[in-house]
Amino acid sequence: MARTPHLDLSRRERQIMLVIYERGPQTAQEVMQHLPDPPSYSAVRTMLRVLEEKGHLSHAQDGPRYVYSAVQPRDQASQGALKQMVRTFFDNSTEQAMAALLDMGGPNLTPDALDRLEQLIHDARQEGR
Amino acid sequence: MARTPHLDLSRRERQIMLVIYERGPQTAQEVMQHLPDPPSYSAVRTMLRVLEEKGHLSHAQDGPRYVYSAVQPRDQASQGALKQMVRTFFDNSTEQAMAALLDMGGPNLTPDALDRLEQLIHDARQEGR
DNA sequence: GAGGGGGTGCTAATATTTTAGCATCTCGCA
DNA sequence: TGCGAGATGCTAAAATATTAGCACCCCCTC
Repeated sequence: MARTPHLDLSRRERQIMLVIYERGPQTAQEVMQHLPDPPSYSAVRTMLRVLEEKGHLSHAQDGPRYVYSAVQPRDQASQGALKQMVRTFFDNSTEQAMAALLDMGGPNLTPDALDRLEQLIHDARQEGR
Repeated sequence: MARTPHLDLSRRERQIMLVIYERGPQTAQEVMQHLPDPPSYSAVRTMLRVLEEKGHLSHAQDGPRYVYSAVQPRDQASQGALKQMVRTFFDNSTEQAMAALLDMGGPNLTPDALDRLEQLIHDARQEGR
């Protein structure tokens, strides 16, 4: 029920969930390879099983192995995380958060991307009417 | 050294850091009151001490009590967190992240805020030249 | 000047997380 | 058929996080 499961997860659990959200459904092997300070294969598998028990992951059989994926859809999870972030670091101000993002990623944004963003803002204004 | 201390913190440590970033420098009492499932006062104080040992917090004396504050400035921390978030949930696309933010917080944005954002985008475009 | 409130330091116990090991199963193939 | 690679289930041990308790100290006030 928690909007931000982040807060309830242990360190490794969190690291694993992030890896899975970042890279999509994966096997234990893959997850292990993308964890910081990777523990043993066995340890990773245990964590995956625990996360599944807790309802954060589910697995599908792919031939001989398990492929784990997040139960909560990515966009839902990201929304919770964004909300958390806006509250924690930007005084609940979406505007501030957007400004920070722009400031950070600005140079990497293509002119086209900037166009699209402007359009979105334009649309938002319409809705606000 | 870690950009995202998030990943190295235990559950309670993380909760505490978030409370402090959200509400600014605080005493143990205050922190406790804002933790989910607050443990004893004593437990909170211990965690604060540990976080200080690890270099995440520092304390100043305010009369008879300690006031803890984050060592890493808020904007630095938020930047790290944003980066992490963009990578994890938005395929490293700042544009996608901004769109999601807008989608989420759009209705709460005042026309003025939208104006300012448009201006920022405008500025970003100039720089990109 | 004795007692109480509210803070701190330190330490021990408990709970949880995190790790690794071992037995077993399945599949492909020599 | 029998062997080896690579997967899983289960369990125990180790490490770490989390909690609480106790002793002390300072200050205020009765």
